[in-house]
Amino acid sequence: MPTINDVASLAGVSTATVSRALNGKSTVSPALVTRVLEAVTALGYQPNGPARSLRRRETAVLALIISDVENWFFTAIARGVEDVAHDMGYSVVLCNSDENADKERRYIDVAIQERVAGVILSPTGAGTNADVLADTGIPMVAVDRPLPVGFGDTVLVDTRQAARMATEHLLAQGYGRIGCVTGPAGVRTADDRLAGYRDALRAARRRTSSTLVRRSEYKGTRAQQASAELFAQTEPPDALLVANSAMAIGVLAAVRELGLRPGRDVGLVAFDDAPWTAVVDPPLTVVAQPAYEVGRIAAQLLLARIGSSRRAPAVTTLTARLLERASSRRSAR
Amino acid sequence: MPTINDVASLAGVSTATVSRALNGKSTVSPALVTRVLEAVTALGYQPNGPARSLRRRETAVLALIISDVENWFFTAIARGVEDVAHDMGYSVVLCNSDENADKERRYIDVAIQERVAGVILSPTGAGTNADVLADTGIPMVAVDRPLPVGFGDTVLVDTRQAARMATEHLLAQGYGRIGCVTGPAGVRTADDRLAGYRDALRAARRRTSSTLVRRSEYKGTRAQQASAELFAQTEPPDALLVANSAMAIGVLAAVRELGLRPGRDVGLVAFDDAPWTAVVDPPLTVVAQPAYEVGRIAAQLLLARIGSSRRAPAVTTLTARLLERASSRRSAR
DNA sequence: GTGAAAGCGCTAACAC
DNA sequence: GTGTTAGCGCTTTCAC
Repeated sequence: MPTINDVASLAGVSTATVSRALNGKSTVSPALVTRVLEAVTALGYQPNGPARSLRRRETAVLALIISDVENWFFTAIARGVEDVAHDMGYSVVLCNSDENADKERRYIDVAIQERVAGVILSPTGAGTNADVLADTGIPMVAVDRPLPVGFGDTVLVDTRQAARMATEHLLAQGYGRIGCVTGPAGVRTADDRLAGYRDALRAARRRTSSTLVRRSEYKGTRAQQASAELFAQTEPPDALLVANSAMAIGVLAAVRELGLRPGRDVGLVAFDDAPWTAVVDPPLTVVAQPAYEVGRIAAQLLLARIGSSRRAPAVTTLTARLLERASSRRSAR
Repeated sequence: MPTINDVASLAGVSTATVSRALNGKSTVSPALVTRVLEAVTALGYQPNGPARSLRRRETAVLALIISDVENWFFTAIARGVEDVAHDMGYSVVLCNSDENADKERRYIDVAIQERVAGVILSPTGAGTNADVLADTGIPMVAVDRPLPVGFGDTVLVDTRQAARMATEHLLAQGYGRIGCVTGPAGVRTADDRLAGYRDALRAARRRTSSTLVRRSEYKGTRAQQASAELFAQTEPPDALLVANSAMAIGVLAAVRELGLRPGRDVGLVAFDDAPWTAVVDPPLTVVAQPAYEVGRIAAQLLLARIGSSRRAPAVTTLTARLLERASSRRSAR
């Protein structure tokens, strides 16, 4: 592969001039610029990224470490991050931590070693590895879940409030025994959604019964099992708040297996407005989190910080909307 | 951030020894290894990736350039790639070309500049940029869609055969006017699925009518519009083969809007066994492509080639399975 | 406006 | 087994 030296000799100039012509930093005479550019295309020259990074002591790459590539919420965030980053000339590398602290740690190490310009992270549980990153001084912003204060900016969705709103909607529809299927203890969103659910019941002076609550991994199969248990009780729930859309698939499978029809026999609300939720029958009522917006804002904050501004870390909280569809409309009974 | 020099002086050895101790290349006395390791942890040393890449003239990074991060088929491939790559000590950076040749070109340039060890690519349309990559000699394997011969290994699914099988299934169920909603002309999978559909009709001595075929972007909204047009005709189709799962969402929306019920009023088969397809009502009959397997095999081929073997490029073709569910069972009528 | 030269942090000959 | 040293390809003073 050709180097800057090859370009320089072909163009009959020094490497310094090639570098300047290519980076538009200092001013170079138009005639030389043309010659350099011709040499570049003639040779098919592509600058060596590692060499450039080494010398400049910085890269134009952002790392986005998300906890589940197959979760629509996170891929929507990824699109938001990408769109902003590309406009600013940054590339985004997507890493899938799979809700696993070891993988997360591994990707954080890679990010540090590659000296990325910044990291956007949806931290896995409590024992996250964000401190390692913070020590390096690489700017970081957390999405979906908070980081210990001081580590960086954070972009959240007010998911507790959203869960409360969703539960209140189910109460308003006349459901009496509302259950909740949420993620593992220690995962902040899972805890918050459960808390919001309890907030609503408490405010409505309903007893919150732990027999109506199940926690499992944020996965369809686990949620299917959890909800099957819930329905197998002598006093089963008549409605369910489901904490993410992968889980919703499992819950729908369990509901179908029991011959129940959402909206008629059981009220259902799930987090995340994944495209498919609108086409199941009946359509699924969802808590629509502004995922793309979360990604955009996170990227903007990160780039601002890379641009050296030394503001104190801030928390941005966006709100979710409830999209009422037929799976929670009691009137469908 | 500490460098190898800091580690060396703290451990009281030369940088060469630190390097050797850390890379386990040549043999270093156990006592020194311990001292080096202690210094490393004391300083929180993380090797500088760009410097290492520059010197070694290689990286342990693979680029995976896919055409749609929100498409389950591609994220499943990504998991397959990742699992294999990680086992072999490689990191995977995921890039979303968005079915856009310019973005694809941009990511290929990034991959070249970063001197990645290899590239896995689902090439966008005909005018793909793979030749640029091929010129550099960076190993490459194509997934889902073929590359001009000689460019690299290719892992495909026999999607034409699968489309034929799916169409034959609809014929066997007694559907008489089977339509097809597929992707844009020039996208190989879209063309192949259409061809397979026609193969089946021809074999059954049915007329293939172009009024029953629609092409659009591989997206839900576009497919919704396309299928609405199809159904608005005086002689609408009584069944549809849909070329991917994003499109299936749009088709289901159109079908619902018309008050039709899949399986009873219209037979439906779609490509890709996305998790949600099993929980719509009625469950969607799908062509299950072995996406994860495609990813695994692609990564294995790529790593083998990075490991210098100079075999001629090969094409691996996997087969898909038809999962018959209620959306195509005429008996449900 | 252009070139010469130093050096980013690391690894791999090459000595010893 | 360990140290010395020469670059990898680039950017960036510093001269002119």
